[in-house]
Amino acid sequence: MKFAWRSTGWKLLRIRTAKRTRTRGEALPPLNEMSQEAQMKAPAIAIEHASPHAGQVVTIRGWLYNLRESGKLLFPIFRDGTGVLQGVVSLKEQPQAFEALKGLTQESSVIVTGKIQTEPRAPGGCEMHIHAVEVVQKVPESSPYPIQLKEHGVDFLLDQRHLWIRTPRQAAILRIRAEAIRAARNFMDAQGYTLTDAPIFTPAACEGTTTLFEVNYIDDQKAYLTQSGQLYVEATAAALGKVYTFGPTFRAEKSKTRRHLTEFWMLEPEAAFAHLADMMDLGEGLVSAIVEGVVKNRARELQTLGRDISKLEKIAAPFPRITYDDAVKVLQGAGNPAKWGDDFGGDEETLISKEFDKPVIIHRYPSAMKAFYMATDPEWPELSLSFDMIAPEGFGEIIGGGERQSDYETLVRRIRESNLPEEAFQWYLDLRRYGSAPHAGFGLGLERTVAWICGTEHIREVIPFPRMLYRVYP
RNA sequence: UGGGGCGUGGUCCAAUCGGUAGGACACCUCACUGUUAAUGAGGAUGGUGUUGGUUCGAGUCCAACCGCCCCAGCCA
Repeated sequence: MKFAWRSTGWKLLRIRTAKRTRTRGEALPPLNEMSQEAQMKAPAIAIEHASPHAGQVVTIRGWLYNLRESGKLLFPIFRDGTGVLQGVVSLKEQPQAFEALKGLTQESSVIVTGKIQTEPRAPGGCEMHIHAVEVVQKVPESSPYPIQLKEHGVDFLLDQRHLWIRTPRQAAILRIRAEAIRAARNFMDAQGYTLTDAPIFTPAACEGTTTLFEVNYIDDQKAYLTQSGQLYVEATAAALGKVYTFGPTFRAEKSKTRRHLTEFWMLEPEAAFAHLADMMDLGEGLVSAIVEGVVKNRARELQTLGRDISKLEKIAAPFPRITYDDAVKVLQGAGNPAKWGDDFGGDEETLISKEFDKPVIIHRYPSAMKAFYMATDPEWPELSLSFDMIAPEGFGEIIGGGERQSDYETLVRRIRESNLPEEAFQWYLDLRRYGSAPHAGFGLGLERTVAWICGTEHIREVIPFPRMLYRVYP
């Protein structure tokens, strides 16, 4: 199979080469049959695994990241998505490979074969002595690759997001995101939670109605993009016990801060017969597992980002916990004008999280500032059995959750008070009609968590294609 | 939505008091056998967000609009 794919590749290549030569009127580059044979024998490897192959002839398939010239020596740098590798080729020793690479444009796709050698002068400690080069597609000089190895503005880079993700920094972030997801799911599965997917089309809001994306469903019926899988995961929790959902959620919030996207991913656990304390335990275990997984398996990427890993290594349960009531006192003691009953903004969160080098859990917020489905604290009825987790270093709230209202009458009253369409919530009220039980859960914002772990200033870098207020391209 | 800031070649930036719109990168050519976003020399392309106003003269001053960035509210 592999061989067949490669020979098709060769055919394509010859056709392209011939075509280009005709139109551009250049001399046909001599085909190096020996090199092709050598290439087909050399194992294709990923750049991240290059150094153990020192002394061996291997093939790399990727793109030309940069090309430095020094007389009759060329120093191309290749990237293949797993890393970058410097090559070296001299005119004297490998004239055909030299000619193929000389003047080659940035991001042209190539298949190169050569010997890996340790080399202290090369970035990364090893380099490839190139024997053969096949240019799969040359980026035309008339329209060069738009992203340079220089500084660019944010707006330009976001317009070029489909290309921007090729840069080593962005690729490292996306790989860390993937590791965070894997670590999170492994942890949840190991805790006995079952993944149950929530729908994306929903009949009604579960957060505020002002941030709903309305869509035209079939036959002019109205539907909305989900703001949270929470309500559905409450239903599956009553069916399966311990469950979680992981998927995209949508909020048409008119907020243009570095912590907001209109489309973001949430992991939302829910457990029947669980209480607030269980979820605080689960939340700190989950976040610890995510950080641990990234530090363990993506240390190289964190290094690419220049992230201070020692800060991440300190992240392990238990996390500091503070009640809302005490948090207000802490703020007031620090001279902040916060009053009991105020919600905390970014400044307040930063102030509290600065006291610790781990995420902080703030619990038992006043009910008035939480969603209609939150349970009230029997010991202090003005409070809800809710909690938020604030990331360190000012990255904001990464978890929000708590115990749910399990009483039918109270829930109906709160739906009415929130001006929500009662008829759309009948299925949800059924959960309180048929075997209602205490249950609790939370939502973890993936992008905020990854932004904190990566240390990126803006959340838009940690999702492949960010959707923000006024940006849906590319 | 409110407050603040910014719009100049493909990109990143200069332009003094309102007085000839410039250079760096990118692209091309040449030189260079160890480059590290290579360097040096040369070449071609290409620009003041839009509309109106003030003025002998506007990138610069004024107004409106458009776009972007940051902060706040809200949230994950």
